[in-house]
Amino acid sequence: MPELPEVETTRRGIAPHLLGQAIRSAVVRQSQLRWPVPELDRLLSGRVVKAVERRAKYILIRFAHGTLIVHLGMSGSLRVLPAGSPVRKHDHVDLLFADSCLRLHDPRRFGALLWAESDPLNHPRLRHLGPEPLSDDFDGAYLQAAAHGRRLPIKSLLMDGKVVVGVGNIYATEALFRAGIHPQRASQRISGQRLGHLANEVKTVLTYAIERGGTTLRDFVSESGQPGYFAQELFVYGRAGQPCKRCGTAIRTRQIGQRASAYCPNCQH
DNA sequence: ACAGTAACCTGTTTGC
DNA sequence: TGCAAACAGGTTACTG
Repeated sequence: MPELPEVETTRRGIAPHLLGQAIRSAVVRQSQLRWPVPELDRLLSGRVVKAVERRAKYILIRFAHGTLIVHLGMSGSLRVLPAGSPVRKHDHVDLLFADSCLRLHDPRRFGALLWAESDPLNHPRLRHLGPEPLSDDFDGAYLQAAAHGRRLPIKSLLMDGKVVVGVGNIYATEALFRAGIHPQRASQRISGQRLGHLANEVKTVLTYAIERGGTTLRDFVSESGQPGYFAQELFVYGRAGQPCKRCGTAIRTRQIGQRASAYCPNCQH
């Protein structure tokens, strides 16, 4: 899926179209996503959107009587379209407003729609999540405490949502390059100073990617259908075999925690 | 508690 | 050219 910058780009894009608007009806064409989709038409008809927020990679669409929690999985996208736009394959869910439509498209169906009657942050799927990477709760001292005694590769630690949310394969890969840390290094064998550097690079790369509207990926388009512009600025992700932009050494990849992990064997230790 | 792996599902790319 | 294998942004659940 979209990682945090793509989710935040989506949230910012759809929010102004939804705020204060009443839902006329909802259509569920495919209810088998990651978990069964709730009966949205019954839950949402006539209800007004009060806020559109984000926690981790979940988008929270708040109403007076509860919150619709949206996760885009690996291949999901949310777009605001004119009412009556033709339905494509994998257009699973529509929320219909007076003259527009919020549409969930998700070929792989790893996405999810959940309903929370009370505080969505207490929903079982959100309750145990770690801090937001761009908050003050995530810093070098926090990362040092999280890494203490852990033999797990640092890349896997960064991608563990109980440690910190929103850091997926692309941005974990990029932050580790920028911090000069080998993705497979055991977490406990990295100095506090280097972990501090890493925490800062996570913030930097995510902040910059959000400014640029996310990374261009095969299936990702923002709510307006425009691709992001971060892809051309990636240092190592997706660049296996190509020269390192810093030293010229060929970028390598290896599997870490079942995910392809690109790194520069000269710049990262 | 921790670390590693399989699983969910479909589309696209790669390799023979 | 054709077909099958490998691979893709994420997260949960199971194993030892």
